[in-house]
Order: sequence, then structure tokens, then C-alpha cells
Amino acid sequence: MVRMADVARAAGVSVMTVSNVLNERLPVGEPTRARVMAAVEALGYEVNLTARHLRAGRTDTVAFVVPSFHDYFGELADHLAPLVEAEGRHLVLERTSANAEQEMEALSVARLQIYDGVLLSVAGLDLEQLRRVRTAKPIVLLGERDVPDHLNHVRLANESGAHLATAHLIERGSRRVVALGCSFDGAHMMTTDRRAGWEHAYRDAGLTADPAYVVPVSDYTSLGGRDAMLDFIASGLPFDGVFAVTDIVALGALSALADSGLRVPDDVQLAGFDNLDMSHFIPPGITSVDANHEGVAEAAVGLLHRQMSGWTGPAEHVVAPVRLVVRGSTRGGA
Amino acid sequence: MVRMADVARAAGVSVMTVSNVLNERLPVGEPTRARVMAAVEALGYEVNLTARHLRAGRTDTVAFVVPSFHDYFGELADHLAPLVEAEGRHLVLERTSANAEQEMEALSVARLQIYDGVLLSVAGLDLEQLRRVRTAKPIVLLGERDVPDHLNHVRLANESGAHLATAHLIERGSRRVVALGCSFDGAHMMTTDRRAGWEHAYRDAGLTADPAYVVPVSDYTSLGGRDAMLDFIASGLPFDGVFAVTDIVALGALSALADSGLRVPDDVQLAGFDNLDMSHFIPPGITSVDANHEGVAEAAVGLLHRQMSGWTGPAEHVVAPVRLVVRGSTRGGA
DNA sequence: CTGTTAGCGCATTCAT
DNA sequence: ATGAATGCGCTAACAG
Repeated sequence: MVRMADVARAAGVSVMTVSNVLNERLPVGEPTRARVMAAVEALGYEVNLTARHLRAGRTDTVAFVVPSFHDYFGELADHLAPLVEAEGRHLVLERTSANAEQEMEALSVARLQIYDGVLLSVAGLDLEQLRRVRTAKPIVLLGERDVPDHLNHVRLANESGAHLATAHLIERGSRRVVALGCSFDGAHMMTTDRRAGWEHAYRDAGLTADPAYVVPVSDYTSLGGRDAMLDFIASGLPFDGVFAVTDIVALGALSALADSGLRVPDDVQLAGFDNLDMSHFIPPGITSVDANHEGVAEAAVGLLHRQMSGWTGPAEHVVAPVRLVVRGSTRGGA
Repeated sequence: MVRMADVARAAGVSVMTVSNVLNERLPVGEPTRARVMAAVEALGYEVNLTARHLRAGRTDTVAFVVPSFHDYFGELADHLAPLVEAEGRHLVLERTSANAEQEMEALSVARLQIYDGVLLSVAGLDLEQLRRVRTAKPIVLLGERDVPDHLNHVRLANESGAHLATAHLIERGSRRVVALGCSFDGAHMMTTDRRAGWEHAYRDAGLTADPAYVVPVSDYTSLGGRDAMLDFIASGLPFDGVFAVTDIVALGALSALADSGLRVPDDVQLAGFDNLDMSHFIPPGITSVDANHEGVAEAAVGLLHRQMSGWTGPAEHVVAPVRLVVRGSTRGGA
């Protein structure tokens, strides 16, 4: 390994001069500068980022900690990356497997130290665990769970989004809308917020929501959505609409409906949440609540950047607005 | 920040004893050990990973460098993570934006130094650029392009997979199969290999492949696939099958076919490549060549692990086998 | 089993 | 404008 000292010797200068040239810090005379650069080229020198980090206390790297790399998180990460890079930093992804133990480990001070800031998608952590997160490191939480006041947080307008989708289904003629993957669980969570939106849409339409139409899923995958939908169909309860808690779950429902000979949107209207790329293209097009990746990414990186710049005001809790994207899985205007 | 020295003082031992306790290296007497652990707890000490790295020359971290975080790469990353973790290391993802400049930067010695090993998805780099990658760091290339002999590489059996898919389409009755997203371009390995498989399937069936049915796409997205498919339909050339170069492109084709009133599989059979999760569920189920994430992940991590263990034999070039998964987008057996 | 010595490669501080 | 000294926090090697 070639070190700065080797470059310095080759260029006939001191180590500090090399450092100053490479970091463009103190002004360096042009001839000296040229000699240093020549030596850097000749020796193929590359700075040792670890040593710089230890000395300077800065990595120029931000971590996005996610439960899994695919689908929603991967798409969001692609939106975060340019914003982080615009500030001259790298973005790296770390995975927690939606597992509370690993998620805590990812949050351990040890792991945090190697990043200038951390964006954490909170999936497997409850409020109590999050309360224990005490760190001076800049950190912003992302996701649809309740979080402690002292931590910055960006989440979606879940209830409003579910309301939009359900109201749309009702307006377009559905009267019995399954809330697939929603729940009554007490914790302030994605599935309960979205269930509340579903409920309020009924109320606002002068109808009454039947709790029997709140159908949980075993896991938030297409398979989970498919199985739950098939079970519901088998139960014989009449229905003419499905609001799925995520597009992934909606895709499972679509599959189940197709296999059961139910036509979308003629027999059953379908709406999802997240507006994944694929939802544009899956025939007949899945109506979905857009998860506003741009807005979430911008808010999160903004909050993080502010902290990394030394701002120390109180934590902020941003609720990113959402909008409904109407496609072929719901019927045309009356 | 609380350092090891603080713990040592609190426990009344030397710094080295603390280090030995925490790393479980040299045996430490039980009472001493208990005192140290108590002090660690009391002070909330966490090891400084940067200092450890600088001193020990080891990060216990592997990077997976990808062109983008979503879809194929995200899914593959989820398969890599457990394998890397099984060896006691972390996996982190870095993005290159399929941009040669950034990809080279990700490969720069400076960036590599902070990882014990690197898995690189080669998307935006050509052979010449890869030849310049000279590093002692363990590195394994993933992807469907040509790479220099001196670098370890894992890729898919592209031609064989395309052959499987096309032969299946022909066997189930298609005679004019569009090779969507394929090409004759020498540089783009994936698309040419898959085109070759398509061609050979024709030949093996005693038919002749018409180059007019090799339809390029502007980019490898669903939108690109959709637009190219719509253009082809508009051209009026008769066709009764589509082999799409990826499932993402196949989804675009499915969308175009649906909008054009063509039924899948009755009017047009469709097959893709990658077997993304969604392909199971998108009605009528997309027949696809499975990208064998397990096999690719296992081979790649195996090669990387071998290098990280100090093995220095010649580079290996693994071709992971693929298989066809038949679903509703192709017709049942004759 | 425990402590001492030394230094990983760089950047901050101060001197020249 | 350049250089010398110092130490970031930790662990390898050795001494006791």
C-alpha cells in the first residue's frame, strides 16, 4: 500500500503539503502542487479513507437502513441517492431483515459511528425500542409507525391516502370494499391508519363500515395477499371492491380474483397503496395511492442534512401528502 | 465519546484487557471479565469501528455495488445478504447509476479499501474499463457482460435460458416470436446472448429466425418494453409470441398487448427472463426463465469468501444454470 | 492471565 | 507557503 508519506518523499515535500494539495485546503504553490500531483499519478496513490475518518471524524457517507432491499425500499433508495449525492456524500444501504434485534444492532452507536448520518426505515421496531435510541448522530426515521418525539421522522399521510382510495371505490359504485391487509391493532401503525381511512370514507359517504371486511394478511407479500383474498372469497361474503394495504398485497389480490373468475374492475374494483412502478403496467393498471417517494426523500434528506450541518433544534415530524393515481382497476367516472 | 481507556480506568485494568474481553481473544479471568463488562455497561461503551479498522485492517463488511437499487438487484441483494452474514460480515449496497464514471469511482482503490470484499454488478462498464481494475482486494463481478480473465465472474446461462423460453413458445404453437429487447449488437452481452438463444431455438425446431423480429428497446424498463411492443404492433408484422429479454420488459409488453386487445396466451404467448417475484402473480402468470438468484448468490459469495480467506489461484468464471418456469402466459401442453 | 510498547495513515495545530 | 510534532482509538506482538 502506498501512503501519503511515499508520495511526499517522491515529490520531495512534506506529508502535510501532499495533504493540502489533495484536500485543496491551504494554498500551495503551483510548482509544488504539480510535483505532488505527478507523484500521486506515478505511484497510483489513493487516500486511505479509514485513516482520514479516524482523524477527521467524517466519512461523507450516509446509511439508509432498510428491512429488505427489494420493492418499496429499493425504489425509495433510488430517490434518496441523488439527493444525498448532491450534498457531496455517498449513500449506502444496510439491511435489517425486519428483525428487531438486527435493527437495534444497526442502530447501535458502533454502527452509527461509521456514518455521518442515518436514515432508518422503521419496520420491526416498536415505540419502546426506539425510545432507547440515544445518539448524537444525525438520524431520521422513515416509516409508518409511531416514533418517539425526540427523533426526526417522515411518514406518509396513511389515513388520508386510504380515504382517497376507498372514497374513489365507493364513488365508482363499490358498496362492500374489503380492507385487505388492514387491521384494528392498537399501535399507531400503517395497517391501522389505513383501516381508519377506509372506515372514514364509508362514514363520509353515509355508509357503515362492516368490521368483517377488514381482512388481515399473514405477511405483506403478494402471496400473503393472495391467500387472504382466496380465503375471503371462499367465505362467501359478498364484496365488490378491494382496498389493499400495499400494491404488493394488491397484486396478490389481483391474482386471486383472476383465478376465481372475478373480473377487475367489472365485478370487483381494486386499489392499492404505494404506486410501485409495476402498478402502471399490470393490466388493467392498478389504481394506487402514490407513496410520494420524491416528497419523502426530499423531506428526509433535508432533515438529515440540517442535522449534519450542526442544527440542534427540536425534532420534526413530517407527514408527506399523498395523491391517488386512477387506473383501469377502478371503473371510469359515472 | 467514551473510549476503551475510560472503560479500562473504570474497571481498574489495562486497555488491552478490555480489548481482549470484548474480542474474546486471549482468555481473561472471570472476575476481571465481569468487572470489564460491568464498566462497559455502566459507561455505555461501544467500540470505535474506524479505529479498529485502521489498526486491524479489516472491516468485516462486504459491498454489493449495483447500477440501481430496485427490482432485479434488490431481489438479488436479499439473497446475498444472508450468505455474507453467515460468514460473520455485513453486506452494504452502493449504487453506481449504471454510469461508467461512478462505477469506476466505486471501484477506485480508495472506496474498495473500506470493504473486505466487493461484489460488483457490471452494467455500465465495458471490457476495456474493467481491464483497468487492478486491485488486490477480493472482488467478484456479477452480470451478463464480457469481463477480463483475471477477475472472478458469475453470470447466467443466458443463451440456454433464452433457448428454453423460445423453444417452449414454439412447442406450444407460436411460429413468429418477437425477441423483444434483444439485439445483434456485439457489445451488449446479455441482449445478444439471449438473441442467440432465441435464434438457435428456431434452428433446432427446423424453422428460420427472421431478424425483423429482433426488436430493440430504448431502455430496459417496462415503459421501454411497452413502447417497443406498441411500435411493433403498429408495424403490422404478424406475430404470435413474445420472448422479452427481462420480466420488466415483458411486463411492458403485456401492457401493450392488453391495450391492443390481444389476449395472452390465446393470441400471443409471452415469456420473460428473471422470474421476478411479481411474475408469479401478474395474471395470467408470466412464464419466465428463473434467474437463479440462489445459485448466483452462492457462487458469488463462495468465490468472494475464498479470496478473503487468502486463496490466490486463478480467477474463475462461473455460469449459473437457469430453468424455465411455465405459467399462464404460455399455453398448456399440446 | 495481564500489562507495556508501538504504530496503523491521516489531518489539526502551531511553528517557521 | 511549507514543515514538524502530535494524537484520533484501537490492537498486534511481546514482556512479565
